[in-house]
Amino acid sequence: MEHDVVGPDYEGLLRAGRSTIARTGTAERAAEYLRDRIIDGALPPGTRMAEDAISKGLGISRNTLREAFRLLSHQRLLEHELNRGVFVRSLPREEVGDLYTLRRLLETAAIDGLGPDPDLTDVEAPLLAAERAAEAGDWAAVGSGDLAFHLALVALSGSTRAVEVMRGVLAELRLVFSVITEPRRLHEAYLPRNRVILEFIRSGAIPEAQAELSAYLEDAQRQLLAAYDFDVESGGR
Amino acid sequence: MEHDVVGPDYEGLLRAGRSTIARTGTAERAAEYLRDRIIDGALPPGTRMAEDAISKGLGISRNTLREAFRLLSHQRLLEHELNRGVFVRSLPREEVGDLYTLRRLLETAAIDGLGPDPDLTDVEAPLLAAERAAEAGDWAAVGSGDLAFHLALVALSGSTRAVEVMRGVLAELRLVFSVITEPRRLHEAYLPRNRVILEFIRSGAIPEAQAELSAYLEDAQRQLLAAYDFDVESGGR
DNA sequence: GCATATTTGTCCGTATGTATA
DNA sequence: CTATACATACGGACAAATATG
Repeated sequence: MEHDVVGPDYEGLLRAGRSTIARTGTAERAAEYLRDRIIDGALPPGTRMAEDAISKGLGISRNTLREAFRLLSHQRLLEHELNRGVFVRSLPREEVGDLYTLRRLLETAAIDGLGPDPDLTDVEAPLLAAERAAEAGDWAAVGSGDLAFHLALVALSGSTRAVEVMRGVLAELRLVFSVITEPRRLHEAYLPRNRVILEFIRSGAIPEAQAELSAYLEDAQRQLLAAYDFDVESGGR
Repeated sequence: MEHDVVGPDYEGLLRAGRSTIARTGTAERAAEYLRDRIIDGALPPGTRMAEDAISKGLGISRNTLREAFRLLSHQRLLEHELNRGVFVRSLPREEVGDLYTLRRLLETAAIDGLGPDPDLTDVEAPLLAAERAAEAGDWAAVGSGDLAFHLALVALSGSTRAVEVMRGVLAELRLVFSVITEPRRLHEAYLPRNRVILEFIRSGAIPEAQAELSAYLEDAQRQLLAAYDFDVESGGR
């Protein structure tokens, strides 16, 4: 149980937000299972999702599985090709750029109108967790904390929809993270920069925070694309 | 064919964007049909979407209809309650506020980094169309042009995902528009303000454009909520 | 290019569980 | 509490499209 030291489950925070404790149907549960498999890399981009094999494997009917596929297709984690089936989505380079453009849009705009001394507890908590996870060498938790920090930034906008959009963006990005062979360098170097951004916001230096945020995202995008090109030989599609 | 005078079909531009001319399945076609029915008010918020009746009415199977329901639920035009069925969504007041918060976020951020003298043809075209439609008294076309103008603003961000998010936001807003009894005043008064925003952008006065945009959205939200309270007595749910 | 096997798309019938009158 | 209506999930069927030899 080494995970207890690094605090709460920021992995869970990144999941699609069921507002109430809604009762969960079979299709939704299957979708969540497959979603985790995609995100943790067990089902890498390009994988064919054969209906027959998977439905037997999960012990659910084909119709129910197809429903789960639809849910994941809407989250852009699966790709549906008519009469050919569904595949784990593989993001082209340009799509990665689009995701970072949208991140820049959402994150910088979310902190735009912020007054001085805002409530930043929800923003700082995942950052602290990530910093502690880095000391413990738990790189997966570092990654989750990093993403949760940026998700919390968007939450400062006060729009639940903006948060949900951001959650979707981050889930798609995990599609890329999952094929990166060296997860450590991916997030570790950015923790101090997150700290800088947070302190800028706390002190009311919004333009400075936005500038640092933009720079952060540009650097992260560049590094990610470099690792992507290096690790991905056979680009699906 | 009076629609020809007001130019191209900006109604169509607001539709969910199929990137390629993808072959269209039965479910998607059914979804598009139902979507139009919801937006034009034939299926007002709160309407129960009984699987059996609708599948027979459209001549498709229940499984296929359920797929169409999923598509529309994801666009938040339908609401899914486990074991109870799907309903045409009715937006609570707070959700309207959330939509406008996200609009403010997207629209002001989209024009943020814009240099002087950007290419604004795609932005001006729907505005011109709306202005002409106003002269012709075609208020539905005025509304579509108004929304298409703001969608085009977001497109200036260069992110196709941002555009898609915005498209979803506008589709949801139409859910509210559809219950407003007096569509004329809803959009007509805002055309000159759109013009002002456009000219600010053209001249490179970005902060002024953002300020006017924010003011526009606040006023529009206020007016919409007032009309909403007036027209909606029996809140669905 | 052709014939065959596999897989998906669509639909049906039914059994079960859930909500509501 | 009972009865009814409906959604959920399953299994099977067949046509159509695709993949394979």
